[in-house]
Amino acid sequence: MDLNDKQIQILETAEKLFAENGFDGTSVRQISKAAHINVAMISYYFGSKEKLLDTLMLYRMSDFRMQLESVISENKSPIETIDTIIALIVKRIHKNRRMHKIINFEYSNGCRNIDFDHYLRQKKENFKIIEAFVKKGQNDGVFADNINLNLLTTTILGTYFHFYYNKKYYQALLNLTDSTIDTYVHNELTLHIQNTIKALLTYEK
Amino acid sequence: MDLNDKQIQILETAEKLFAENGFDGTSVRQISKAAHINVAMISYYFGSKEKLLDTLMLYRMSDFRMQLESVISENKSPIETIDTIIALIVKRIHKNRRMHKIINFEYSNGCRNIDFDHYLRQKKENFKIIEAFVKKGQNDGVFADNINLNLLTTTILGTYFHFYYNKKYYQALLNLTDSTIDTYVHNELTLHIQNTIKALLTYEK
DNA sequence: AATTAAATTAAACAAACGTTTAATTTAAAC
DNA sequence: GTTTAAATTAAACGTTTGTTTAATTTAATT
Repeated sequence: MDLNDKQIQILETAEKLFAENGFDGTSVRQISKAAHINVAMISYYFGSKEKLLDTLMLYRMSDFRMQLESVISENKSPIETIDTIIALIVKRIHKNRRMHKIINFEYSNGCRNIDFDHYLRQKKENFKIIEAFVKKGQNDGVFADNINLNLLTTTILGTYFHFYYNKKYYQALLNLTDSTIDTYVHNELTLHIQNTIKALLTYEK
Repeated sequence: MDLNDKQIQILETAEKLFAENGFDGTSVRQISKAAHINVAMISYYFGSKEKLLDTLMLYRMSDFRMQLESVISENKSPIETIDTIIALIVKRIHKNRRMHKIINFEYSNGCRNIDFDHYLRQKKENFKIIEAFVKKGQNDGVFADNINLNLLTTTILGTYFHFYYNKKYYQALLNLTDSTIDTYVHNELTLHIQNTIKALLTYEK
């Protein structure tokens, strides 16, 4: 995948608009106008509006798995590692939040002609790594046994995304500006998710 | 708000299609076809496609606050009450999941001409009730103090919605059919959220 | 300087969009 | 049975949609 500057400019403009207005809510003319290019360039470079989205997904996917494995292999205490993993996850999805929003929406709408294989494969790989780590902690007696492993990441990602989707609501509630919300995410929100998951992992009912 | 049978039929058809394909991804002709009515009936009854969505939101909103207050006033143990509240929330949003999905996406897309006042007011009222309940538990020494109250409901709703938005993924992972997924939501998923929140509320770092 | 391929453009395309119109049918009131 | 208002229809409205065309400009190669 080698993309020139103009292609990247189109991709990032499209990402912003798709996340703001949805895929169907964004027209190719909007994209071309915002990216200061001619409408035909989209078909010329990517083939179609849908293939543009395919390319965007590939463009944003990369080396998350390696980062995850690196954190685990450092062999700190399980609790410390959990903290680091969660901070890493939040940092990653927050950075790529726009693309994740598009994926969430388009993936839950069965019918589109978009290729989610790459996304799903990566999702499953990441899950397996975290699953193995937690199971090891359970065997060592550090983590509780009565945990639904499949839903652990659901809570991590779900908390973040629900916050992000209701950004406007929380901004009003917490008196956050567009510039302070990032620090809130990396401090309070991350801390809340860390506490939640650590509590769950060490909770014996 | 008095709606005749035909109007309700249109609303429920539209709800299904909006949740499946998004608001912009659904055309009035699709709705009219699926609801077996003429296209013009949508403008005739609701004025426009956007006003149809306004009406749908009002139609689905109702007496959740009363149910919540009723559960709390029963004065069971705080832990028992938390379990009941969470089961109630999951039951409600799962029942109205389609409308909530529409709201989530349309609300996070700033620019549409839809009236979210009713929705936001209800959301804030519900939050205040739960906040008061948890604070009382903290004063009584049952719940931990270091809890970000604003993010408590975020985790509850976020976990549910992330599961729902990635339904296809979890269906494959957990070998669930369309008919068994409802029982999974009301059993395993509810249990997971209950355990998570109870763990967090009683977790001292 | 001439050649060639890539990049860029304005214009046109057919199809689909939400909405309106004007005519017709249905059903209730008198 | 006639009148009247509501319900329903097919057709047309003007836009906007994603994509393609064919002509032109740009920039590198020979």
